[in-house]
Amino acid sequence: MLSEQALFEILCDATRRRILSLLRREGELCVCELYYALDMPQPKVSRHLSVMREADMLLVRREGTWVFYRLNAQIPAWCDRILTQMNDVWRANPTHVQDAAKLADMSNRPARCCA
Amino acid sequence: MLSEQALFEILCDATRRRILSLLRREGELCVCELYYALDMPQPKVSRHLSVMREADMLLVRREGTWVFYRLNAQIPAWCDRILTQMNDVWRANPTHVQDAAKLADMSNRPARCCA
DNA sequence: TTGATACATTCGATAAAACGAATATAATTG
DNA sequence: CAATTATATTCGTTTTATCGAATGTATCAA
Repeated sequence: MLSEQALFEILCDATRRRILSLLRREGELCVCELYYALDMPQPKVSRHLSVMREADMLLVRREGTWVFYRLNAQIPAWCDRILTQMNDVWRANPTHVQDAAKLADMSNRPARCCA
Repeated sequence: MLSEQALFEILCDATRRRILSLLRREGELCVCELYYALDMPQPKVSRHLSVMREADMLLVRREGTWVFYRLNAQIPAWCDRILTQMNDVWRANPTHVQDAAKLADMSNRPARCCA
């Protein structure tokens, strides 16, 4: 159960905010898509994903060698409202817009079967 | 101008959230009221107040030996919406409720003249 | 089973945050 | 000016967060 403290610790880091923003746009992304879009080392992204998963903010699904992350729909209502607020801000943020654009240009993105 | 990063850094600390909660309830409080209500060392509270003031989240007014802090009404609209969301959460939080109760029981609270 | 791909974790270093204790400043009063 | 009250700041330490680099693990394909 995502706590208040955990939510703000998560939102405190710019990388984690960029990840959340991408997941809100795309619904579900694998690690390779995330670190490609963010242009960051894979271990760095994995660590941040772990933090958010352990705080119950993200859910994981493995599909072959790929691991897909998505927002946990079961977070408290007030957390969801805050993320929705932030989404409006993030949509106007050049960095976040660029992340989405970079992801859209990515080739060889894994196919989602049986999602 | 309160930034996104600054807002979340502020909200990351439980003491700062308790201060914000009290200021939302009371409008304006001096340092002695705050550290009495929170039952914390005065320097600790002063330091947190400094952090929030430097981030443009709080405004200060001196009145004699007292220094009154209040929320800056000029923060971005999306920040204000988030604080409003949190206020609903905080009103149901036993710690925050207790802080307000302790403040209400404080004797010798400074008078606000010419506020 | 070997190699390749995708992801996770560990390790050591660096930097940032928070704290208690002590001290400094600022305003008021006598 | 001296003493008092209210608040701010400094200092040294401890904790916590984040990172790059390296390594480990899991899955699949041949």
